[in-house]
Amino acid sequence: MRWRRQGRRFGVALLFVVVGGGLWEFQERQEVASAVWMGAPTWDDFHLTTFHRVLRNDGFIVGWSDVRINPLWVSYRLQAVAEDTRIGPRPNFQADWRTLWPVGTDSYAGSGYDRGHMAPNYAIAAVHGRNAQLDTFLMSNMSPQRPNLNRQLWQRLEQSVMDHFAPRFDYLQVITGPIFPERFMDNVMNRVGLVEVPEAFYKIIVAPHESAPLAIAFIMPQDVRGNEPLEDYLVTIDEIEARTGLNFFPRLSPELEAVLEGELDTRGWALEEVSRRPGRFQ
DNA sequence: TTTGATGT
Repeated sequence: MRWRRQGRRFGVALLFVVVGGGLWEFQERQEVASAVWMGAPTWDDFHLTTFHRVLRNDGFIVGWSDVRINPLWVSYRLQAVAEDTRIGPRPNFQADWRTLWPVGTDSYAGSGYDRGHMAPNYAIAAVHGRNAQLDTFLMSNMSPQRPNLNRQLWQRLEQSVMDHFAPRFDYLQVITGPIFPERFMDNVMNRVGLVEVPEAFYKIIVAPHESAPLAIAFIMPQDVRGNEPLEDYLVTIDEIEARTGLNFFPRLSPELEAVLEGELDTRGWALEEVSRRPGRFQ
């Protein structure tokens, strides 16, 4: 009698966990899908190197790889802010316990690589606030970048996104992340601490519009001087998909996808106005 | 009036 009652209690508890857990998982997926225009990046076939899990932060989400020990993609939305917007002081870097691997704030020290933000400090702070800014300093938002890239060419791109592109549209959907050599084994030992070193970085910027969304995308390699024109690094989204194995904007119709991801079209962005603008830090 | 970091 006693055992039977306990068994029933256990059954109810198990049912609660299964149904509740399933609901939670469903809601989580819905929420992540709705946080990214046309759906979070995914991959078509199973590969060790494209497998990732999603970390949700204030103001941006991260597709984290426990194999590369890198964010494979970071997604966020931006809109123009008032010119006199001030952000909080630059926070300290922080370890992120969710990564499981111990990526400490000192793990890039002496390596010759910067702790390069994927979701950028300034833009996220200006648009999404102080707590979001603190989250951009999590080590799960970092990837090793050469100083000339991080402090110059990449900085110029990020500044152009926020100051030049965002005011031209209602809002922007940005997805950014690292690119690794084609063969995993060729680069598997190329690490700072546990973190695999990428050969390049991509950034996709979309101005969502009902019928005619616009997109530009870039791939920038580690070994730049820093003062090159941004336009030298323009690519199609298809090229980024080929190099990363990811599928961006999976909910796009095939017709729209063919145009938006396959064609290199910079009309509407006035890229030439910022392409050669000098960096803030020399 | 700094939106990027490192190392001392």
